[in-house]
Amino acid sequence: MTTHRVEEAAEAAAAVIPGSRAMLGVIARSLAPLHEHVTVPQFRILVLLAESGSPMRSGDLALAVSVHPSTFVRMADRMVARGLVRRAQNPSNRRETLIELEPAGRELVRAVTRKRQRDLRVILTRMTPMERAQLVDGMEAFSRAAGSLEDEDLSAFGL
Amino acid sequence: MTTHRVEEAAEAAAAVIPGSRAMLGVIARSLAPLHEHVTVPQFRILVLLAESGSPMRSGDLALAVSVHPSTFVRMADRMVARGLVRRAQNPSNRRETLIELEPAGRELVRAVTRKRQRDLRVILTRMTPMERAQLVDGMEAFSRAAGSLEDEDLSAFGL
DNA sequence: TCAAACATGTGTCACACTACAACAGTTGAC
DNA sequence: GTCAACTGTTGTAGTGTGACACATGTTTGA
Repeated sequence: MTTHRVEEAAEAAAAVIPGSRAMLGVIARSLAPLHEHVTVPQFRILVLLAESGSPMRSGDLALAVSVHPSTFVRMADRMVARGLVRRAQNPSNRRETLIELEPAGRELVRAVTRKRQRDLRVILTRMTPMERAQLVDGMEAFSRAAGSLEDEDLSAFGL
Repeated sequence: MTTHRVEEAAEAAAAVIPGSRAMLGVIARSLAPLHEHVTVPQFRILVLLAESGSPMRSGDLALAVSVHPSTFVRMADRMVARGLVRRAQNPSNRRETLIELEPAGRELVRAVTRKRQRDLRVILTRMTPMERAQLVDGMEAFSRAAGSLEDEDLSAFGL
């Protein structure tokens, strides 16, 4: 019966909450040491640049983080001042300004990813092989069922 | 061998990433419609008040969200102006100011929780009973292995 | 060639978060 | 009853996000 299935899903949703809370904790803690260096919106930009792998246009970045181009200019100013990114004129189109990761910015993103993976690994090591297998299979199925979500918001977390 | 176990855990950590990303997506989306009404720090306060169930002292709330008492006063001002919380003098100690949830504030927290549970349920319904059972068991084990994390950061998300 | 469209930057304004110092009222202890 | 400790509030100041209107320089197409 579908009604039974729905009920079962509701129970499962409740059962999954503590675990998802723990996972969120891992993410939140990986982000914590970061607040000394950058704000969350600034980190979003660093993650976008790291994902892209190459310099991005100022306007495209503004669009990606959903802010007014003029807002982005000031954000970029601050990030340039902090040595996180660099501005460069596009040689083939001189009205465009390209934003490029500086080593410090790239390192910041990597540090967050590293810490998160490490923390996750520590927790997983404390589980039995069978529990781990269950979690992996369950999470894979969850990921499939969730399908492709909009990445806008979560890319902020560098996951 | 422990080396083998560590390797296995590292693989599992990688395998779990997409699923945790999907879960984070559920959380991020449940928070999205909220930005019209409150800021994230303000929402943290609403969550704390909802969890407590009763009015809280101004200073305690300031401590809980790790801000200077004077900072908290201004935040409370804004939240009172928006009808989210209410100030009340403690009759038994007139130097204390109690902060209390207004219906609008309570409803905001409930709306977020509701949306998150609903979205989670939708995804879980798309999984087979076996997959669901695996996920539930795996997440419970993960939660146990993670132990009690500091709740400070994640309480922001109202989970 | 020259005007329209484009891309970024500036001037200006508003608002939220944050802290520190100083102040005022309240309580509790001596 | 007085004074020190406690609690919240106000004055002041700085930073970051965000937007709108406008200016400047660049490209492109008619």
